Amino acid sequence: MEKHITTIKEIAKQLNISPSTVSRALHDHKSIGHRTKANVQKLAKELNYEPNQTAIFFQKGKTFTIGVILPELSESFFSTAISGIEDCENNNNYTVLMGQSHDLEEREKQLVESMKNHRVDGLIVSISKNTTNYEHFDSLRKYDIPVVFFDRIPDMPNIHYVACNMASGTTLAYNYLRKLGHKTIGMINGPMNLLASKERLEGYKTAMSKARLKFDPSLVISSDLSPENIYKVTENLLLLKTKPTAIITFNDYVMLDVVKAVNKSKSSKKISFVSFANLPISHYSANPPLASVEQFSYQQGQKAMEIILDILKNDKKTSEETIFYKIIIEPKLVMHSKS
Amino acid sequence: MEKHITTIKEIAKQLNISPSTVSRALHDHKSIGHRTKANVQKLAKELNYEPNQTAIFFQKGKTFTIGVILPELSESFFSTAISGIEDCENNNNYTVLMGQSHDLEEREKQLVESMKNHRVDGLIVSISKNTTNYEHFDSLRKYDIPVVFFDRIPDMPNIHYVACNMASGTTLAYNYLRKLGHKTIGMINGPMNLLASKERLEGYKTAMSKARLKFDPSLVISSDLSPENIYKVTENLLLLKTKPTAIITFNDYVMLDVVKAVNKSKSSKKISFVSFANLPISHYSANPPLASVEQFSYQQGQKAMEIILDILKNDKKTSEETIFYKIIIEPKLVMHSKS
DNA sequence: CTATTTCACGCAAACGTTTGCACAGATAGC
DNA sequence: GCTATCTGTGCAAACGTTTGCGTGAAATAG
Repeated sequence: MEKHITTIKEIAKQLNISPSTVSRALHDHKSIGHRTKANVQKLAKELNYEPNQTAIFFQKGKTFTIGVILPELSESFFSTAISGIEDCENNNNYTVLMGQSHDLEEREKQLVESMKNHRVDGLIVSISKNTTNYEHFDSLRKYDIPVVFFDRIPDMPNIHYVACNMASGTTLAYNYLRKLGHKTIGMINGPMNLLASKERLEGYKTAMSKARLKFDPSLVISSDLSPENIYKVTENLLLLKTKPTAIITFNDYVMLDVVKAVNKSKSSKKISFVSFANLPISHYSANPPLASVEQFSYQQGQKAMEIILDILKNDKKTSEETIFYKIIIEPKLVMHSKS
Repeated sequence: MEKHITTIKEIAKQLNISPSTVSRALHDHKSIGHRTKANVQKLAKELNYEPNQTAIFFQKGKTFTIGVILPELSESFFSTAISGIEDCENNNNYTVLMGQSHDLEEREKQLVESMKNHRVDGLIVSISKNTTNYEHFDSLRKYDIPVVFFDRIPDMPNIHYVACNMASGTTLAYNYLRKLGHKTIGMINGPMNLLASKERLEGYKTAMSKARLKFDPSLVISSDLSPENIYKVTENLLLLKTKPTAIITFNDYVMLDVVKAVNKSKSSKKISFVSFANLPISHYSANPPLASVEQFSYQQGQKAMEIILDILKNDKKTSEETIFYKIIIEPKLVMHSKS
C-alpha cells in the first residue's frame, strides 16, 4: 500500500492537460471530448484517485454533513430516530455529525457551537428537556444553517418541526381503557415545560369531556422523569381514595419504573397500563402494557431529514420567503397480544 | 442578525495589517506585539469572527473528526460506548462522525469509504457480526487513518483494539452458579465466527476443567442471536435428559428471549440466569438474572478514544515503528439484589 | 559608532478543487 | 471566403487559513 495520494493536478500532469479539464472530465461535463474523458477516467481509476473532500467542502462552502443533536442515544426512541435520519432515501452522500446533550442545556449550547464551526449544512435537533433558552439557535441563521426540530420541539414561532400529536395519542389511550371498562384512569405525565406533556394533558381532558366526564386533577401527576420522582408520584397516586385501575404513562421507561413502584406497594388490585413509544423492551417487562401509543420515531427522523434536504435544495432559489415546515404525525395505538 | 461572515482578511483590511499578522495574533503567537494583538482580538470579537473550520481542515489536512462505526445504536451497549467516546477527557474539540452498519458487511464498507472521503483523522470500529472480510480497512492506511477496534474485533494481527476478556467473564459466571449449587449449567452462546463467542466457550471449559468436571458439549449451544433462533435452541436445551438448572446467556437481549422461551415451555423447574452486559432493561425483566457480567462499555469507548488521540498525537514523531495497542478489560460480576 | 541580535510584521506560496471566461480550431450558413 | 456557431480545452482566480522566509526598525552589545 503506497502512501502516495493522487490529486487532480497529478492526473493532469501525466496526461498533459489542465486540472480544470480533469475536474470536468471526472464530473462528466458535457464540454469535454469523449476521448479525453475516457482517458482521464481510466487513469483516475488506475491511480486510485479519490477526491479530497475537505478541499471540496472548502471550495463549495458546503460540507454535505447534517448535524444531529439529541438528548440521549441510549433511549431507543432516539437511536431509532437516528436510523431514520441515516436511511433517508434521498440522502445523497450526506453524513451525520452526532452529539448528545444528555439533557443539559450547557452541553446543547456547546454542541450547537461545534456544529456551527464545522459548518454543517443543516441541523436536526430534539431539544434537551432542561433547555429554556433558545438563543443559541439564532446564531445559526447567520450561516444560513437551517434547523429542523423533532419530537422535543421548543415553544417558538417560525421554526421547522416534525412531531407526533400527543393529544390525540392520549385520547386514543384513554378511550381504549374506558372501553375495557376502566372508570378511574390515572396518568403519570412529564414535566409541564415540555410541549409533549401539555399535549398529553390536553388529550386526556378532551377524551373526558367528549365522554361527558368531569376531570379530576389529582389523577394526573407530573413528574420530572427521574426514577426517584416517578416512584414518589406513583405512591401518591396509589394513596387516593378512588384508586386508578389503569394508568397511562408518559413513556415506556416511565412505565417500567411505575410498575416497580406499584409492585412494591402491595396494592392488591391489578393495574393496567397503556404507555407511549412502544419500545421493544416493554414486551419483556414483568407487567407489559396492554397497548402502546406508537410515536413512529423512525419516521420522525426520516421526515426531519427529508425536510432538511428539501430546504437545502430550495435554499438557493428563494432564501427569504421562507415557508416553515410543520409536520404532525398521527400516532397509532398498538395492542399487545399476550405472549 | 446580519448575514455577513467575517474573515481574517477583513479584520486585516480594517486594521491595515496583513492577514498573517491577524492569524498569528489570534493564535497568540509570540512574535506579535501586545498592541496589535489586543487590537486584533478586540476587533475580532466585535465583528463576531469565527474561524472557518472547513478552510482550516483543508489547510491543515486534518479534520478534528473521529469516525465511529458500530452495528446498532439501539443496543444500549453501543450507545453507552458512544457516550464514553464523546466524553473522553482529552477530547480537544474533536467531534464524532457516526454511522451504523446494522450488522451488514456491505453497509460497513460504504461507511468506511464515506469516512475515508471525509478524511476523518481516526476511526473507531466495532465490526458487524456478518463481516468476514476486512480488506476495506486496508485502504485507510494510505491516508494514515488509524483504526481502533473495540468489543467486536476482527481476527487479524497488527491492529489496535480494546476488548473485554470474555473468557474470564464466563468463568466468573460459571463459578458463581456452581457456588449457588447448580450442577448442570447450560450456555446459549453467539455465532462461532465471533471472537467473543469463542472466548465464552473457552471460559466455560476453563471453569469446568479447574473444577475437574467433564465438559458436555450438548449444554453449550450457539445461536445466531435472532429471536427465532434463540427460541429454537432454547427448546433444544430444555429437551435434554439432564436439564440445566441455570443458563448463561450471551447477553441481556438473548436472555430476554430465552426467558420468553422457557416460560412458554411450561417447564416446571425454575431456571436461574446469568447474563452479560448488565443493561438497565434486564432489571425490569419478568425474570431478572441473578448476576450480570459487566463489560464496561462506557470505559471501552472512552479507552478507544484515548488510544486514537494518543496515536494521532505521536503520529508525527514516529510513523513507522508502530506499536499496537491491545487493551483488555477485565469484566466484573455484578450481583443483583432482588427488588 | 558599527555589528549583531531581537522584535514585529508583511509577502507569497500552499492546500485541492471548481468555474467563469477566453480562445483556438472545426463546422456550418450565407 | 466571410462571419456565426459549436466543440474542446486552458488560464487564472477564488475559497480562508497557515507558515517559512525575508526585512525593515529598534534595541543591545562590543
